[in-house]
Order: sequence, then structure tokens, then C-alpha cells
Amino acid sequence: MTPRLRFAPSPTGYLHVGGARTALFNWLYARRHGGAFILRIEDTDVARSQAEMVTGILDGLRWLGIDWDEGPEIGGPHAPYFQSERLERYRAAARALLDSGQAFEDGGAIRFKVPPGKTAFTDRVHGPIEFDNEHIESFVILRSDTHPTYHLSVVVDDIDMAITHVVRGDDHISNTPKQVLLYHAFGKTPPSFAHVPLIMGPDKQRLSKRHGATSVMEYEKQGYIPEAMFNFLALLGWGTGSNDELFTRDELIQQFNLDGISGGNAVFNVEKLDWFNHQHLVRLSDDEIVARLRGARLDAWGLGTDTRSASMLALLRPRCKKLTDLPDQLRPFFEDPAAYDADAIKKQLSLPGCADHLRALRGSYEQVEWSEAALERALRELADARTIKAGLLIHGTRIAMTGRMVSPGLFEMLIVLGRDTVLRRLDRLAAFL
RNA sequence: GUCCCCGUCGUCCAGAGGCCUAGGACGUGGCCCUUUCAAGGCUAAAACACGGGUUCGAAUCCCGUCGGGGACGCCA
Repeated sequence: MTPRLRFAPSPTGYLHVGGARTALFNWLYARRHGGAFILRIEDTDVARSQAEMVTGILDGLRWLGIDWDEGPEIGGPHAPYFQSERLERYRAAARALLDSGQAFEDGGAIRFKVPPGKTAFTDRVHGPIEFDNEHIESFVILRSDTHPTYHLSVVVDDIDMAITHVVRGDDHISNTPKQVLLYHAFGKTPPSFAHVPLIMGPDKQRLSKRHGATSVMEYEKQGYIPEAMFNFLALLGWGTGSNDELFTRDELIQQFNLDGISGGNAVFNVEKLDWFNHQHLVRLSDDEIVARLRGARLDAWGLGTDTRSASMLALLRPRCKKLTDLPDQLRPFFEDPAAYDADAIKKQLSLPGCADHLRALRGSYEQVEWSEAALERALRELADARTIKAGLLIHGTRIAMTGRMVSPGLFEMLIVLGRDTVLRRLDRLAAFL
């Protein structure tokens, strides 16, 4: 039997990292075993659900690279995939339970009649779990407004959609016996369950708004790339068993297994996400980086796939953590400095004669062979001739080029900038001083 | 309060009775490289919650304690 897994969010308007990780585990397992990954929207709470809110979740999944085989927008053999469109199914199921004496009416609602005894199931991450039915109250399955509650709709849909594995958050463990009871009442065998630990904030409290971003799309805005988020989330609560940490989606698919999921909660560690982001960013091709750096400013600059752009990216790649770092670091390659950092001037160019030194360098650079080695040699020879430190010219030139004290390696940057630009900027700074 | 889950470095993950003087990664400190900032290389500090068992031997099994988390809705 090929596995069929599903991610069944309620439409809250965005995909939070916890949900994303759950979706990811389900997806990974389905892809690993050649099964199906189904997306189902649990919008039975009329008061809180709105159709537009679904797009936020779909966008989040798509951004992460999680595609679905059945669900919204594409349909499938078990359509519809919105619970609000399956209400008749639930009503019929509740009626059947009523007819067989396994449920009873209570004030207009229908409650499930919990039998005495114990209810047990084997969890793929926690092992055997058993509940005494006396701790399970006769729960409502159909509200008095004839809308189903979560327990009923999940079980009916998972049966209808032939779901074989339910991978969801730890917080559902105590709901599971109720659902197992429903499977039995319908004469069905429950799927296999895997309850994955929750994601916590740095204070070990459940992740929430006050911890900062909780929506995956929020991370995109901050410059994180999906490859990194995917890798990071996959390793939160799960390990490959090896010492490696950096993986592509395909590598993760090859290695994923439910049994490797750990039982304890996991803290969302942004510093580690940053590291993953840098590592994956460095591995992105120039084309991919350029494609993801959309924006009017980049278009105006003409950053593209030419060799000059490639040279810039080669210099910048090891220096950026987020995609959003790039535009600022790219600016010196396209625009003369609009201003000079006051601290930089003060620290590096406060001595008298600096302007003269820079003019001398400009003179030298007018003729010199345009190669890294030659530019450095010329600069150091000039420094010797004038008995000043090479650092003065190096830092001065850096400020002339960027307006700041920080930049990629000076000489490699000068090569990319080109002689005309370098001479012009040297003149401008000398004049400014 | 009741029920359930969990408890290895600050954080994430290894470890499924001897291979553990507990390993890797992030972060942190130091060193190297160096024209700045990064990146990179090397290196250091850093953990088996506690108490009882079982066993020749326990981070690994059992019990208890403590600690953390979750669930107890006509929310999902």
C-alpha cells in the first residue's frame, strides 16, 4: 500500500514555522516512499474561517518548495479538499453513529458515546501510549448548528481520503484516543500516528508573536532563502544520524525517516538559521541570486548574468548572510559614494597630506597595468617612496571607492570597478579633503 | 486539579548496556590568514536533572523525585 499523508491546516491566514515543519515532515515521508501528499483545509469553524486566508498558507508551502498531489487549486480523486464543502459527509457520519447507538443527542448537538475500557495506539515517535477512557468525556461530534467538530471531520476525511500516516504536532496526542475511538466506531483501522514535538521560542515557551517572526513568509521578507529554511526546519526535531548538517531537499528526501524524530521539544534558534542561510546562499548560482534579487534599484543598475555582475557576486557572496544584504553591498559597484562616512574620514584620513597622497596614487593608476598584482605593487611602491604606510593609501582608496571603511578586498574590487571609475573616485575624495 | 509527553553542552542533533576519558553543528573564547569586514582553517571551554535499583558493567533498562511542555471547548 503506498503511503498517503496529509497536511490539514485551518485557514489562519499564514503558515507559521511550526505548521511548516509539520507539512515538511509529511511531505518528506510521502516523497521518500513514493506516496501522495494531500493538502486539506480544515475550515469547519464558520466564525473564524475565510476563503482568502487560504492563499497565505498555499504561498508559504510553495515558497518552501512543498507541492501537493491533491488539494486546493488542483483537486483530486477525493475532492473537495475544503471541509466546509464536505458538510453532508460529516452529517451522514454522525447520523450513522446515532443510528448504531454509538452517539446520542444532547441539547441539539450530537455527542459520541465513549465506551468503558482503555484506548491505546502505537505512536511512531513516542511508542505505545494508553489512555483510560474514563478520562475521555463524551465529546461533541456535531454541533447544534450541524457543523462537525474537529474530531469528527478529521476522522471522516482521513478515512475517505485513505490517509495511512498522520504526522502532526505533539499537542494532538491527547486528541488521538478520541479519534481512535471514532475509527473503531466506524469499523475502520486507525492510520499510524507520529506526533512530532513542538517548536519553542528561546525561552522554551510555545513559539508566538512575541518571539518575533512566526510566519515563514516573514522570513522571506527578511532575506532568508527557502533552501535554508527547509534544511533548518527539517533538522529541528529530527536528525539524519550522521554528523552532516547541510542538505538539499533531495538529500533530505533520501534520508528522511519517522523513527529519527526526537521526542522532546525543540527551540527555534535564529543564529543557526542565519548560518544555514549563509551556507545555502553561497551555494546558489549567480543566475539564481540575480533572479531572486528583484527590485527597481537592481533593474536600474543592470545587475545581470554578465561577467562583470558575476565578478561582483563572487566578491560579495562570502560576505552576506541574507539576500537583503546584497543591494547595499552592491551599490559601490554602480554608484559613486554619495557621502563619505565621517568616522572613516576621521580615523583614516585626518593627517595632513592625504589628499596629495591620493592624487599621487591617481597619477600612478593612470598608467599602470590593470591587474590586481600590478595595482597592489604600484600602491606599495608609492607608499615606500613617500615613506607612508601602505595602509593609509589602502584605507583611503577604500573610502574613495565606497565612502565607508568596509568593503571586499580592495584590489580585486578595483579591478571590477575599472580604471575610469577608480580614477574619478580618487579625484573626488582628494577634492573633498 | 486530572490525564499525557519529554528531560545529553546555552541551542539543535549523535549515542538504542561495554566502542563514551560522551561525538558533530550553531553560538562563544583564542590562534592563523589578512588592506577593512566577512568567509575559511586550527583550537578551547561547555552536557548525560537528581536519588534509588537491575547488571560484572548504565547516558543507555526499571522505579521515584524534581523540572519543562501539552491537553482537558458545540477551536483546530
